[in-house]
Amino acid sequence: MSPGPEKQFDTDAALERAVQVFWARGYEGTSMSALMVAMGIGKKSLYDTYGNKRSLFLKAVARYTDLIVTDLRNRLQRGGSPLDNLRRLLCELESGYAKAGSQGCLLGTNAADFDTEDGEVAEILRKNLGRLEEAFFEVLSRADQEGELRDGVDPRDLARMLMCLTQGAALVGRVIDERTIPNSAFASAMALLEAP
Amino acid sequence: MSPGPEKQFDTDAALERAVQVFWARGYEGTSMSALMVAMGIGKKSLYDTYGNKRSLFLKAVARYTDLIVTDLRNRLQRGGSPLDNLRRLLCELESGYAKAGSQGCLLGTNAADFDTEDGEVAEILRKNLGRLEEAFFEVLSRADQEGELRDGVDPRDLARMLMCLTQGAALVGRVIDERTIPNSAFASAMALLEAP
DNA sequence: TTATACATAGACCGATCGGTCTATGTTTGT
DNA sequence: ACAAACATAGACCGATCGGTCTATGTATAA
Repeated sequence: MSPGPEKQFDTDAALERAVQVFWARGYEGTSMSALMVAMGIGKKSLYDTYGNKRSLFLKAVARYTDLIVTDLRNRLQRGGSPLDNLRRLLCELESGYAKAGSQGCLLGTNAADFDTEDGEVAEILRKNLGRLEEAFFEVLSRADQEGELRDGVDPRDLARMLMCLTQGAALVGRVIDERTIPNSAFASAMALLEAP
Repeated sequence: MSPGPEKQFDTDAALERAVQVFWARGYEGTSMSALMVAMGIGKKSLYDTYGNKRSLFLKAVARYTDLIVTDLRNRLQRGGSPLDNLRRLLCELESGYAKAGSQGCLLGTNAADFDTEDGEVAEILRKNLGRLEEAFFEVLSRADQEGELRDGVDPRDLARMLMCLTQGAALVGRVIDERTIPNSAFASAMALLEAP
């Protein structure tokens, strides 16, 4: 913990801008030049502060996931029953993905971008997708305890299904806009898992 | 229809090899050099026969979708009830996506790869994802007619959900292998839509 | 003052990108 | 024999890639 002089730019804010670029364009589609411009810092500062492109990307993934998992948890703990919260969340996600220019999820977009042989990145994306699944699992467990789920369905399995479904909808939303969106996929899923 | 001399290599077989490369590595991750090697033809022949990279990619997408939609339809029309066929298909898809090195679906992978501003490619991917949805819709309609579906669920909505769900599982499967696969996501979906 | 750690701009590197073009066969039909 | 349409290999193009490095300036701490 050497005190030393502090960085002369806001490293968190710059990283957040990097997140936006990777989110919009994916790893391969993002150049270091574009990152420099978006982050508002010079090439030397970029490499000195965040390492190389891959290392910067991994930092961006961590930051992105922290933000969306926190956001997800908050939205799943608003007023109303667990299933009410879930229904509302899915509805909001759906309309977000339906917007023209929707970019999907950084995790999914880059899971597609990286070579499947790249074990290190796969491991990190896997871990972070797991955090999304966990947020779904929590709310489904609460719903189960309150008897809101259909008999015989498993919260863990449902959480996995919802994680996959949201990733798929985020992906499909990249090429489908509000005129053609499968805007009842989530509602359909909700109707299925509710207790009669 | 000028008769003229025929190509001295199998243009279909070469295109099929291009499909494999785009499937494995995505658009940005695929170089023309890699395509030349995989297709076994020279650079000049490649450009003369298929145009530029983008045009070759679009041809590859069309070919890929033709193949998998045909395959999907066949697998949904085997012996047994419509829902039996669907259940079997989802089970097979699931174990395929769970295999280490599973590459997902070319459509989804490249939906993530392309900029959302690229309307032409988005339109083509959208159309071809629609063909997948249509295959699901057909079997779900048949199931509905035979009373196999839960009351009140709509085959169209379910088809959209399954299309999104399979895309998501294909994507997630790229970074999750058989040790950690959400291998009950599909079973869970099936259990939900069956009539009690 | 001096040393240190930061910042900046930008030259420079080798490699690779998508794409064009020249040169040189080779097969085919007339 | 000859022309047309194909094939090949590979030189070449400008642009961009990720990444290094030099030169210069600046704010802070001792």
